[in-house]
Amino acid sequence: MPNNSCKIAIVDDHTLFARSLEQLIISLGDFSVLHISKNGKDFQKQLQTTVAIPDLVLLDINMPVMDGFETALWLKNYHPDIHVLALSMEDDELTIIKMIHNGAKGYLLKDTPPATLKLAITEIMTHGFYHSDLVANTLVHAFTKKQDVIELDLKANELKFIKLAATDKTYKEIADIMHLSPKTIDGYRQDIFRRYEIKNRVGMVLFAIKNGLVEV
Amino acid sequence: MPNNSCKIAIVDDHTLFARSLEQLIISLGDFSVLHISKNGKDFQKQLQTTVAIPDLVLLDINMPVMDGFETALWLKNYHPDIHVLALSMEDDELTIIKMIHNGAKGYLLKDTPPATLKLAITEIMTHGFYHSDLVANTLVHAFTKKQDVIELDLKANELKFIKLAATDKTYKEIADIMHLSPKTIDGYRQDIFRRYEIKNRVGMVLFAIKNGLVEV
DNA sequence: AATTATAATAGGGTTTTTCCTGTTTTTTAG
DNA sequence: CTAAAAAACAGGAAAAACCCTATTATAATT
Repeated sequence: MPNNSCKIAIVDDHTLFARSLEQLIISLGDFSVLHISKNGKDFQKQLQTTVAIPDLVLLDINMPVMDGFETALWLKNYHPDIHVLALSMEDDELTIIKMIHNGAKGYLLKDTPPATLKLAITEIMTHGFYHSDLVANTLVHAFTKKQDVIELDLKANELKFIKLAATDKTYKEIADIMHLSPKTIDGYRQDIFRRYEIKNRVGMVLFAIKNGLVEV
Repeated sequence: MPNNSCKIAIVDDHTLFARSLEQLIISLGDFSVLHISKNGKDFQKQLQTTVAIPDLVLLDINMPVMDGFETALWLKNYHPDIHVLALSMEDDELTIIKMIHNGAKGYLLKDTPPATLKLAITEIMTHGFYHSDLVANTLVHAFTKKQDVIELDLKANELKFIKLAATDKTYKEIADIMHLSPKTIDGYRQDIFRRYEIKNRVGMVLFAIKNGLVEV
């Protein structure tokens, strides 16, 4: 006997789709649909006026007013217990990554078969996340290819200096470590600032991180 | 007819394993084993003395002298064309992530069936990478969970300040933006430095990044 | 209204960073 | 060997960052 163990909310601006999704979910058994919202803002209101908090929200991405990215991020911060399952037509890398990064526990394309939807929901409720091959491959790909560091011909010493500059050491300390005069270090700094149009040390640290020169 | 299209090198300190792996690979057809090295250093020498450069290297991780991490990193920098397929007994998250991050195009456990090995090699040679469910799941997991930001009760203004401090703006400029006196800003800074044991602005920037307060 | 707590602001001094313009030393190339 | 290039080093000064110790608003509490 279905005990409606999982309370679901739907956030999608396409009413027709949302309604049919509701029917589908109910038909899967074990799930109940608490409410349907037309966008993130709408959903926020629902959460504040209703006592019933959903366990999981089926979240569309392309919506007016407050889209899926914002909504997921907001949920992550203010309702971390509500699982987010993203539903979208987009399968491009950046979209997927952004949603996962914003806390989505799963990502399904809208043409996914019902059985997969059911599996995804069940998996998220039991194991905390469900990731299809699409998501897994996307993430792996993004993670591996990330290495396209542009050539920024730094001399060995300059590199060493930048790495140390991305640290809470003073230039004097850096000079000591590198067995060089503080004035030489200052020369490196000046060169690097000019070459890469960097304004100050914080700028240099950010530059180093962006170019994968240092780990954070 | 097998044309030995893929030239393979094996780097593993367990001679017996390496030798039998060699036999296995040859038996798979289409592959040839160029040389076997006992560790990374050994392999470096091989590369410098031989004219034959392998297309792919089966790389063990736990080795003396120069382990798989170092070797993969070195290859990534000095021989980016040589694909790395990591072979290990470890299946823990950090190990996998480090190897992938250091450029491995695939990661197999040593008890993988030969057919999978063949598939992995072929996939890497044709598509550039092969990732088993193990790797995919590990990466997805690492990527998603990464969000457990610890509570570091920052007031709204302090957060705004930190975000701006992780920028090449001066404190004076920050004060302007926030419509506050430079002295107030200096107060924020002092408080934050004391509370989180931060030494200087670079330290604060790194702190902000580590805690996901700012994107890089 | 008085008390307390918190946020904002100052004074003033030390250290570090930044900038500009050089000189000396070392390396490289002709 | 020598000219040229590059790397290391310096003086000196202004700006920014850093630090310690208050004081004044503002909001919250009793």
